[in-house]
Amino acid sequence: MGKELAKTYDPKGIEDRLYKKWEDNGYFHAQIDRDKKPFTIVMPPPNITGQLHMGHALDNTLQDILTRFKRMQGYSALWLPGTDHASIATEAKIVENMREEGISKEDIGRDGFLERAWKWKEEYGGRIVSQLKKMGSSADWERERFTMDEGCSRAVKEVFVKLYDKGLIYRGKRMINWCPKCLTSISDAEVEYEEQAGHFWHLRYPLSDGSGYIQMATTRPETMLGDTAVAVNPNDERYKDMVGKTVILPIVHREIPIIADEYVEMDFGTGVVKITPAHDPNDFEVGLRHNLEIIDVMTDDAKITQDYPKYAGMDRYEAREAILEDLKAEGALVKTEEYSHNVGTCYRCQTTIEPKVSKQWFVKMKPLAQPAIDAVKKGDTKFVPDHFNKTYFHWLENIRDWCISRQLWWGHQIPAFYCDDCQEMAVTKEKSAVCPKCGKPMRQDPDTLDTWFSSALWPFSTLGWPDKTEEMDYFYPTSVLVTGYDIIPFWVMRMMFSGLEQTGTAPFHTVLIHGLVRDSQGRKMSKSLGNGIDPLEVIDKYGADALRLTLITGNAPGNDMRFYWERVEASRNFANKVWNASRFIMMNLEGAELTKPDEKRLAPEDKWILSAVNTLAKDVTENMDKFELGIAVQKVYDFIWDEFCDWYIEIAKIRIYKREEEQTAANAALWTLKTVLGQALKLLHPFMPFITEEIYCTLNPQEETIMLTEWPEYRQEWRFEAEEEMMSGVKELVRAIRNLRTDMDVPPSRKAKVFVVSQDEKLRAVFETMKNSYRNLISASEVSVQADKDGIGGDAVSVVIPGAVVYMPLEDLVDMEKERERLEKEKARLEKELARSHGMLNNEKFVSKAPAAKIQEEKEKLAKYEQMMEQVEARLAQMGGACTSGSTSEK
RNA sequence: GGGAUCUUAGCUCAGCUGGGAGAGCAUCUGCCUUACAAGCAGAGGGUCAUAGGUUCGAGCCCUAUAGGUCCCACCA
Repeated sequence: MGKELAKTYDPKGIEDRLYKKWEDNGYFHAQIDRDKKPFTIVMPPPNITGQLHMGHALDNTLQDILTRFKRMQGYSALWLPGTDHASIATEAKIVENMREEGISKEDIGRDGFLERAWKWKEEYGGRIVSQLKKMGSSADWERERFTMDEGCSRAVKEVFVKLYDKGLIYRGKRMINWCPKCLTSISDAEVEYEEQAGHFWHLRYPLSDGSGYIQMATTRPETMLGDTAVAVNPNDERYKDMVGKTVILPIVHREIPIIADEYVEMDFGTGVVKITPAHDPNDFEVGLRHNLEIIDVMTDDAKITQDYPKYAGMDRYEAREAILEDLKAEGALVKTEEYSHNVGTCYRCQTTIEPKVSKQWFVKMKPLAQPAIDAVKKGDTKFVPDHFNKTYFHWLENIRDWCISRQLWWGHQIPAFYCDDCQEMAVTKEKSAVCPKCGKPMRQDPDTLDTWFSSALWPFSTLGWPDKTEEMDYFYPTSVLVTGYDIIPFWVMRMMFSGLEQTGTAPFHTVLIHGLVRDSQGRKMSKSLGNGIDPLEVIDKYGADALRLTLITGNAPGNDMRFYWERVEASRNFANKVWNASRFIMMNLEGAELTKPDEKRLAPEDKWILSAVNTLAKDVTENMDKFELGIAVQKVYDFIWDEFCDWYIEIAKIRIYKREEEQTAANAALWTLKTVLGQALKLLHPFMPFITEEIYCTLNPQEETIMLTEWPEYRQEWRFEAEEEMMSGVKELVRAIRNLRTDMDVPPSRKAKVFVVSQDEKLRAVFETMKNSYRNLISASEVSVQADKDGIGGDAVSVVIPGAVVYMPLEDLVDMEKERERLEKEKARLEKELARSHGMLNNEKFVSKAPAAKIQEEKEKLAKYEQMMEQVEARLAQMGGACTSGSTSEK
C-alpha cells in the first residue's frame, strides 16, 4: 500500500482533486443504455446572476445523493444541469453596470444591449456552476443547458405558437402588476405582500346638486385624480337616495357618478368607496361592470402624468403629500387615521407594485390547470411529503390567467408580429414575418416572455423536445424533481401543466419538497439581514462532505432547518471518525496477505458485524426509496460510529494484535474489517462522496472509483441471527461490567478476574467462546465462565444480567455498603419492570385482544426479569450474611 | 377571512404503518487504553403544548383549545 493517510482528515486538496478525476473520467455522464433503467433528475436551473447560497446547497445535495444512489444501483442516472437566464435580475444587473459607465439601454439599442448581456453571461454565468461543483455535484455537465440556448429557445417558440393556435395564449388589456422600478409587468405569483404602516384618509366629495357631501376613506389619496365614480352597496339604506346622483371630484372638479355595486362592504368604513379603475384591481372590475372611464394618472415610473400640470412629474408619494395639502385646502380632507395594511411589492426589488391597466400577453389557465390537478389526484405524480399537494391544488384551483409578457429585452422575444400598415398580427416560429394581408414586413413584438415560461419547459426542452429525440424517449418523464416549497407556484405547477399539455405526460413521478435553511435564530437568510452563511465558507473551513452531512442529518422532507456551526463541527467530527477508523484498518492491512476466510473461520463477532452491515444496507435502501434521507444517513452514522468503531474494531484488535501467533484468526478479523468498511463506505458515499472515494480507493488500489461500484444489497449469506443474539448478550455483559466499575470507582488500569456464572448451558457456551473477544473491553485479567460460584471470594462485587451473574472479586476494596446499595437499586428497578409486566399480562383485555406475538414477547420479558430478580435477591441474601459476619476485606 | 404546518431532554431536531421515549450539542464524572481528545467509558435530564375521545395499548389516530411559523385572499 503506497499511500498513507494523514492523521486527521483534511478535506482541502482532496476534494478538488477527486472532483477533477470524476469529471475527467466522465463518471457523471449518463448514457442511453437500454439494458439499464433510466433515472432522471433535472436540476432547478440557478440564475446566472446567482451566488451559491444555502438553499442551493441543500437542494443540490439532495439531488446528488439520489443520483449517486441510483447510479450505484445500476440505473443510468442522469442529473441534468443548467442555468436560467433570469430576465429581470440579469437585465437589472446589466443596466446597473451600464449606468456606471454612464450609458443607458436606449443609448445602445436592443441589439447592442443583448450583445452586452451575452458577453456578461459568458463571463459570469458560469460562476454558479463552478460553485455547484464545489459541493460535489455529480451532474452530467456534458449535457448542461441554458434557458436561452438554441434548443430551449426553439421549444419556447414552439409552445407559444401551439398555445396561441389553440387559443390558450391571448393578448389583452387587463389589470396587471407593474413594477415602477423594473419597468415591467410581473405575474401575480411574483408579487409579495407585506404589512405596512400607512394612513387612512377620510375624504368627502360634494354632491353636484349642492345637497351635501358623501364621505369615504382611502389609503391612496393620490389616485383620486383618476376617480371616475363613487360606489356604495345597493342594499345600503343610508345611501339609497344618492345612487344615480353625481359628485364633484375635488381638485380636478370633474363630475362623477355615485353607483351601486355589491363589491362595497357596508360594514367597513363609511360604506363608500372611491372608484379608480386605472389604479386598483377591484375598482377595475367595478369599472368594467359599470362601463366607467379608465383614467391612468401615472407614468410607467409611477409619476403623475402631464395631464395634471400641478403635480406632473411628481413621484406617487410626493404627489400624495401635495394632493393631501390641496384636499385640505378645499375642505375635502376630514381626518387622518393610522392604518396598517398589506401592500404588494416586487419580489425582485421590493418596490411597491402599481396596479396598472396594460395590454399584455396572457396564458389562459383554467383549461391547463385541470389536467395538472388530475395528474396528482390520479397519483401519476406524487408529492413528498404528500401534504404539499394541498398547496398545489389550492394554487391551481384558484388560478388566474398568467401574464407572460415582460417589458424587457433580455429573454425570449415574443414571437408575435404586427403590421404597422394594416394592424394585422401574426404569431409564428419564423424569425421574421411579412403581413399576410398586405405583404409588408412586420414588426416583432418588443416584449420578452416571463422567465418562468421557459423554465416551465425545462424537463423536456433540455432533452431535445420538440424533436423526437432518443433522450426524450429514454429519460422522460423524469423520476424526481427536488425543490423548495416556495417554488411550487412559480415552477412546479407550471412544469406540470406544460409537460402534460406538450408531451401528454406529467414531467415527473415524484416531487421531493424540502424546506428552507434558516439562521440559528430561525430567520430566513437574506442579503438585507446580512445573516446568510456562505456555503463556500463552510466548505473552506470544514469540507463539502461535512456541509452535506449537516444539511441532511436530522431533517425530514419539507421541514425547515436551522444552520448551526456546531452542527457542521459534529459532521466534521464524524468525517474524522471515518477517516481514523479507516486509517487503523489500513495500517493493519499493510503487508497482510488477505484471503477470504472460510465461513468456519469467522469468529462470532465477524458474523455479527457482517450481519449488521447487511441489515444496514437493507434499511438504508428502504429509507432512500422513501426519500427519508435524514433517517438513512443517521443509520449509516450510527452503524459506523457505534457498532463498527466502538464495538467491532475494539473486539477485532485482540486478534489483530496476536497476528504473529494466530494468523488465521487475524486474517478473518482483517478480512471482515476491510469488507465491512467497504460496505459502509459505499452506503455512505452518496452523502459524503469525497471522503468515501479517497478512502475506498486507498483501501482498494485496484479500483478506480467508489462511485461506480455496486450498491450493497441484502444478501442471504450474511444473515447470522445466532451471532447477533450472541453479541447482544456480550454487549450486555460488557456494559454491565463497565457500569459496575464506574459505580465502584474501579479504574480501568486495575485489572481483575471476572467470573461469569450461569446455569444456562447455551449461554455459558456463548460467553466461553467469546471470552477472549470481550476480555479487553472489561479490563479483565482473566475470565472464567462457570456453572457455580466456585472460587469466587466472598467480597466480590457483582452484577446481574439476563441469564447470568457476573462477579468481580476485588481483594483490597471493598465498600460492601456501596455494593448493597447498587443491588438494592437494581432490585427496585426490576420490581418496577415486573409490576409493569404483570400488569399487562394480568390484563384480561390485553391477553385476549393483543396479537399473539406481542403477548409472547411480553411473557419472555417477564421470565427474564423474574430470573434476574431471583439472582439479585439471592445475592443480597448472601451479602447480608457476609456483611454481618464482618468478613469484608482486611488491610 | 381561508389553508398548511409545528409545539418531544437546557438548545437544535429525529421518531416511518399505534406495542416499553432517541440523536447531536450542552452539563456532570472518570480516562492521554499503541485509529481517532475532532477521542473513549459512564451519568444526569422529558406529566411528548393543554383538555377530551377512540383503543387491550396513543408522542403517533380523532375532536376542541392555546401559542408559534408559513402560504393564500384582502375591507377601499
